Amino acid sequence: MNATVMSALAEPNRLQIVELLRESPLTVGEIAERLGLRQPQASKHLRVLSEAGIVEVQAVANRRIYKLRPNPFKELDAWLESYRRMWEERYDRLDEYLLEMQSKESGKHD
Amino acid sequence: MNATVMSALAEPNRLQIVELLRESPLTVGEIAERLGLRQPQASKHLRVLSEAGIVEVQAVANRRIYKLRPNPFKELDAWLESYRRMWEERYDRLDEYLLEMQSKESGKHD
DNA sequence: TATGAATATTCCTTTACAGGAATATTCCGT
DNA sequence: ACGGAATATTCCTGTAAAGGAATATTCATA
Repeated sequence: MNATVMSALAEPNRLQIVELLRESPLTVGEIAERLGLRQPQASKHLRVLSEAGIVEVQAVANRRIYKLRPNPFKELDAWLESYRRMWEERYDRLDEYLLEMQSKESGKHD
Repeated sequence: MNATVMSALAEPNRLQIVELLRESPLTVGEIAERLGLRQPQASKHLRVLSEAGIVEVQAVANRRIYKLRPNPFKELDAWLESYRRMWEERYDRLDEYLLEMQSKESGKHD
């Protein structure tokens, strides 16, 4: 998994922007308005999201329409795949680990 | 989605810790060793992960065994669900949005 | 071409956070 | 009870990043 994507989503306003864009593509002004942000901050956050590949722009005259890109979400999903067995199996390997540790332990003073 | 979880995973070392714990529960010392971290930094990162609910501890004598908790991952998966149609449908609603904007536009000088 | 709307960028300040070093704490074995 | 191992905590410092305010840029239209 990419820490850059996580980092971009770690900021609450940016996370909200993403959740907003889930509904529909939006203009900078609309995003700022709906989230109660000032326009420059909205632009800055969108820049970060854009550089993380989470969002892409389409210029229409004066305005910039931002929309989500599927890739990071696909990747996140793929990443989660390796964790899925964690809750699908009830087996968490802790007992296994403890036994293993114990056996190393028993050979320590020889 | 919880920004705290994202924030915890945004730090590269912490992300690596999580990926390490995916294999098996581990001791602080083992984590530090495998990732080339100093013990205090490992402890601090584990604290953050713990407060985010990503990880839980089990004390065994001197040692603390850390393991992943399924919940945050379940939640992440559930959160992703709302984005899944984004790449499952090829339809991104941008054209829709443009038409909508255009119709608002046409009624602007009256 | 001058004007205003939409957006991006810059500069500044404040704050959060990561790493380093040192120290405190807890536990086992002797 | 003492010494050492494993872990947690504290203090300090540097740095990155977020918000505010101001300004630059770009575009459509009169």
